[in-house]
Parts: sequence; structure tokens; C-alpha cells
Amino acid sequence: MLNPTPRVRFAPSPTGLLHVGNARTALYNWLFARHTGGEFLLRIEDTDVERSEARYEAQLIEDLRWLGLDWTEGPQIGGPYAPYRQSERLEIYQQHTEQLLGEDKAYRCFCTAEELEQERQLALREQRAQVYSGKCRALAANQAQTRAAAGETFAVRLAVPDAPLRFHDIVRGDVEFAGETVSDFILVRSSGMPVYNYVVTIDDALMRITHVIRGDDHISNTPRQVAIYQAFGWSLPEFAHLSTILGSDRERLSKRHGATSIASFREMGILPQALANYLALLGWGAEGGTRETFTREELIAEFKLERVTPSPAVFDWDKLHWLNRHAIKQAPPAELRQLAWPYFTARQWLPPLSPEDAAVVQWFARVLDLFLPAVDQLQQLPEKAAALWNLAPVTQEDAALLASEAGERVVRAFTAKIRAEAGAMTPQRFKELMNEVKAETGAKGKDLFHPVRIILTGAHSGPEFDKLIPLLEEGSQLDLPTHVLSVRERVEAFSATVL
RNA sequence: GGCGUCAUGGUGUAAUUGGUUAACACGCCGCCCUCUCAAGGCGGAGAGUUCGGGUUCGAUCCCCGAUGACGCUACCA
Repeated sequence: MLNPTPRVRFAPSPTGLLHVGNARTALYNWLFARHTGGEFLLRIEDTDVERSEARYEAQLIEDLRWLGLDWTEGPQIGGPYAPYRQSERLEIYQQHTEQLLGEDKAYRCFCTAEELEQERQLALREQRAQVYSGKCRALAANQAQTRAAAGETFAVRLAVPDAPLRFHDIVRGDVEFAGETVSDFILVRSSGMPVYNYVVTIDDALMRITHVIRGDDHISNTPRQVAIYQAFGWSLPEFAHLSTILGSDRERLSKRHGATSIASFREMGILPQALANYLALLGWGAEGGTRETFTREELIAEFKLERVTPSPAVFDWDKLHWLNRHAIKQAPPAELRQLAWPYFTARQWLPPLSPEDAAVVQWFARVLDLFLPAVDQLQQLPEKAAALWNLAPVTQEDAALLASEAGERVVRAFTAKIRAEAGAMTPQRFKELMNEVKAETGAKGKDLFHPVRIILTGAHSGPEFDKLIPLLEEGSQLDLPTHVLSVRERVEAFSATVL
């Protein structure tokens, strides 16, 4: 029994979308398992019947997969300790409750909600810890049984011994709670439904979990769980409580701080490897601490629970974006094309992705080459590349520039040159024409380029013409849902709106 | 109220588990490149480690206290 294979679990409740905080917990569990050669399993905590929904479970699994995590045991794939959904393990919990009741380690409590509320109020007034008095603990077992048999409803409470409850936490060291601060808490509701603290403990023990890695909001629950381990005579696992992720206002990260669900990160075009890298850094640092970018394999190799930091971390979009840009640079072009394409079909700018469409695929690859360095998220791509399909409305400032005497000279010369051209425009030819315009008007630098770019794209700033011109010319030859105007067509369209 | 956890630049992390001019990255500022916007390259500012006491020849690091933030205090998870 020395150093058993580590077994860890991620145990979300399917009551909503997977959130960054939970995703990080899942990631750390997974990294730990991979690093140590252990097992990572998924368990669904759906004892809250009111809020749990099957669709969330499916979404959860999809999000975890997207993040790149996998597990060897879980709800859909089964495993040696199945089932992995708590709602399907009710019988197991019931058996354990009977055992505890039989051994007098738990007892039936007939107190009403009103009685309990009174106790709480009293404790509050007397500035005492609000703990259950243990009133029903004194009830003789046979007496309690008769009352239960008579149909009186009851909850089951654990008889918590009055002794310190200690556990070891890998990121925080030894933690101790005085016994009297933990009351005889409820294991099973009067509805018969067992309570979270009870079932996690049973499941973790039965599933042979060796390391419980979870959010630090569970740290105050741990002494209760320790009491349960002790009641059953089970040995304790190692614990590792991860700090909270905060918003920039130092409050617990929530929807109030904007998008925080994993699904929303995917939608906006954050690459999973970037998110994983970022989340790994949020509360952990490799030895030495100077390295920031990691591949998945590097994370696995470097990750140690001992290096997880105990203090809360503020979520920082800037850094995530930096890591995302880095991931974009590293990613194979074909993968990026796959990921980026849907944003363009959604706007009716590209047809649905089809490998046969070699010309469109190739052209789009170059569109990406040009605009990818300018985005933090893939989602921003269409807006950056919008000028290919749409001439943006000219801003007042730009309109004034065109209307200025110098601007007007350039506009006139340039449009005349383009109209006089016969064939397709090449970057070389374009450059020649620009030089001619320059010579004729005396405009150079931004005085020359800005008006021209406004005519061509609607804005005075944007990509270099060398790269843009071929994209416009070739794009105009493609059969796309929304036509890309050629240089000439742009000049015509511009003249039409101005005249 | 009780109990618990946490505390290094704006942000995330480092700092031979007591000895450093407190390091790296993001962000910010400036310069270079450049018609522009990004990208890229170079450089800079920014903390004396929440505060107050100890222990020590010496504390970011050990102890005590305060403060603040957060969590638990449910027949939620």
C-alpha cells in the first residue's frame, strides 16, 4: 500500500456552464495525473436535483474535451468504480448510512426547521458559533427508531467527536479545526437525499481517490469530510486546495466580469492550448519561474502540486491574449484555417468550408497570413479583414482628408490612373502607378498613401498595399457569397458615392 | 458574530526552504522599422515584499498581533 498509483478526480455539478475556475481545477487534476502517471476520472455531482440538468453534463464533457483533457473513468465510459453519477449511487449511500446508524456514529434528528432557526438566532445573539446543539443525539436509538417507524420525518446527522479535526494540504500545509466548531451536520436530508459533503467523501473513498484537488471554497468543508472518513475508519487522502480566481476588482470572478465560461472562450476564438497555458500560470509557476509559454507536454513535465501558489489570482485578459497570439503563431496554418473559417461563413463572406475549393482555401490562407498577427482572438478576424468584402463608411476625419486640396489632388490623379489601366492589377504595376501619382501631385508618405487607402478600403490605416492588392485582385475572381471588389471596382464604387 | 484561508510593482509568478542592486513575463511608456495599423527589435519607468512588533549578526522567507480580501458557518454544491 506504499505509494499507490495516484488517482484524482474532477467532480463538477451539472448546474451550469463550465467556468474558468472549475476548468483550472480540472486542468490541475489532469496535469497532476499525467505528471505522476496516475489516473484522472470524471464524476458528476448531481445530488442537487433542483438545479442539475442533463444538458449541462453533456456540455461539461464537451468543454473538457475541447480543453484537451481526457479521463479513463467517467459517466459515459464507465470504469471499475461505476456508476460515476451520484444520482445513480443512492443505494450505496443508503447502505453506508445504515452502517453509521447501526454503529451509533450517526443519529436521526427530528428537529424542525423552526427549532433550528431559533437555535441559530440564539447563538447569533450570544455571539457564539452557530452550531447545532446536538439535541437529538441524546435520543435513545430505539426511541428514535419508533418515531421513525411511526412516520415522523427525520434527517440523519453525524455524531462529530469533540476532538480537533486535522488534515494535510499540499499547498497550505497542515490545517486544523477545533472539534467544537464543527457541529453534528446533516448527512441525509429528511427527503432521503444525501448531502454533498457526505457523498463526496463516500465516493472519494470508494473510488480510491488519493489526492483531492479542488477549489479552496471547500477548505472549510474539509473538516466535516475528515469526520466522515474517521467515522468509517477510512484513511485520509492528500488534499490540495486551489486558490480562487478573482476579477480585476478582486472579487470572485463571475459573469459580472464578462465571459468566463469555457464555451464562450471557444466561441471568441481563444485556442485551447492558449487557455490551458494561461490557466496553468494562474496559480502555479514552473521552477525558476521565468518560463511563460508551455506546450502541453512541457506542462505535464513541469507541473508539481508543491509549486501551486496559495494566494488568489486575478484573471488578466491581456496576458491571456498575449498567450493566444503566441499560440496562433505556433499553430499549423491548416488548423487555424479550420478554426477561423466559420467566422467568415457566418457573415456570408465565405462558402461553407470545403476542401475541394482549393482556390478559395489558398486565397483565404493568405488573408489569414495578413490579418492573424493583428488579432487577440480569432473572433476579431472578420472585423480586421472586413475591407475585403465591405467598404467601411468613411469617418469624418478621413472625409475631411479627402476633401482637402492635397487630398483631392491625389484622389483625382489616382482614380484616373486606375481607370486607364486595362488588365489585372499587380503589386508591381500598382507601385509604378503610385510613383506616377506621387510625381504628378507632389504628395508623398502618408499624404499619398492615406487618401489611396481610404478609396480602396474605406480607412486610412490597414495592411500594406503589396499584400493587399493581390488579395483584392484574386479575391474578385473567386465565386464567393459576397463579392470581393477588385481595385478597379473599388475606384468605380468610390467615384459613384462621391459624385 | 464564530471558524478558516490568503497577503511580493497595475497583473501573474521568481527569489540556493534567513545573506540578491528583489528576478522574469503581461501591461504601460519611449525609440527603431514603417505611408498607417498591427507584428517584430531595442530600451525605460514601476515593488523594498500590507502594517506593527518580535527572534536573529542579518529577514520577502520564522513567531505573535493588527488590517484587508475571500471562503465556510444550509435539510446548496
